Amino acid sequence: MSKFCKHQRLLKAAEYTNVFSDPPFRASHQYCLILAKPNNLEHDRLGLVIAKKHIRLAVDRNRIKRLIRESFRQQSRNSMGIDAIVLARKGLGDLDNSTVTKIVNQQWLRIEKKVRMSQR
RNA sequence: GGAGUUGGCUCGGCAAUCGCUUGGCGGUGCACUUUGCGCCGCUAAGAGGAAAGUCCGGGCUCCAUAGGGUAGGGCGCCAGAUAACGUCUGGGGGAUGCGAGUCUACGGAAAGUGCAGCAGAAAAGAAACCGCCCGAUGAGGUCUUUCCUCAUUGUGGUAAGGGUGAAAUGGUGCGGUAAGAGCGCACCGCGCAACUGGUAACAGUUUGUGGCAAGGUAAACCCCGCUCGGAGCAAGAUCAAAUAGGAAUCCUAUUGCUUUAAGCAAAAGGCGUGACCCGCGCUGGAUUCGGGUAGAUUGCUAAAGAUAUAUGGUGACAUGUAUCGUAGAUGAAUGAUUGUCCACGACAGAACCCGGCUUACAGGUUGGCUCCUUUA
Repeated sequence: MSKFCKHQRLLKAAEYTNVFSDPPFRASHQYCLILAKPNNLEHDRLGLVIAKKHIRLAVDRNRIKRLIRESFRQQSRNSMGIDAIVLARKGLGDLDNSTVTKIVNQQWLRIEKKVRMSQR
């Protein structure tokens, strides 16, 4: 099983704006949006944008973050070398754990497919 | 047993696998001067009663001078607790409940100003709509004066009765009167003073006194008393790329002008653009100081601390002794999956730290007290 260390996260505002400006890969869903960009590193990196506007309670925000991180950790065995940002949309906080995990896993697969296509 | 009331405690448990943050110990890689930055393993710890709202109070920090006054804000029965409070404890008054209890923004309306819809005659130094009484005039009844009835009228009297209202200038009774009225008296109520009890708020089967003057509203202005400097950990401190404009020292070059120093002017040179030239743009050089942005470190958890116990106090609490050492993230840790048990898990996530208040909330557990019923 993979770990999830500090260098596997986006830590600085500059890194976030880098991904936000012209991301080549995106996967959109009713409840979330994933943006991704190659980072020229061996490993992937994850950033989260969970707006208070979309998920009101701090408890729900924490829960969603943990679920997304867990999902990222489990799928990062096959590394692609990208920086990914997951944005939560309205209503994600109302879903239960298994549904959220399912949705996020699906989106990872779509991103992975797009990245593999472009690398060919 | 039922109904109620009021405190305390608790916030799914267990197991397996995989992870996260911080501390400790050990090993190891890189740079290597202390040491710093990583990696691996073991081990310990890791959200709440409200972490929430940000409504009060305090510590801490900086700005600052805050002493006095004004303005403005806050508080407001009394006494105490406390670092402090708008909190808490005990007591008093009022409201409410059979009761245990619960609620209470509870200073001043005989300093001034203001306000009061609708209804009502009248809403504040009173007022006469109906009614009652009196006088005058007219009509009728009656044999006539008297008396009775009705109508009109009065710079008339009257606050007993009716009706309005949340509220109408004490209540009941007797006397009194043309009718009435604290007009007089008795009792009740009220004000003031004394006395007694209490630290006080306040209380009284106490005494004296006043015929009663003083309607409501101060979460209306206001008055009185007490009290308050401002901003906040994105506070602040340290290190520090970049950049703007600075300071000091040292070094240096061609020509012209002026007496050296040095200054001024021009050219050359240098830098950028570019393969190079022309051209164009900028322009003494170096070092140090200073500056402080991004970023990093710190502030950052040992604290008005927790538990136990003794003593003092009705109590909030205080003092002593013993033991413990209890989250510290920063794009932000405390989780996921599976199994299993049951009551099937509510409200909800630390962000400098404490004391409170308020709001949200499924349950479980336990103590005190009250009322009803049954049995003895």
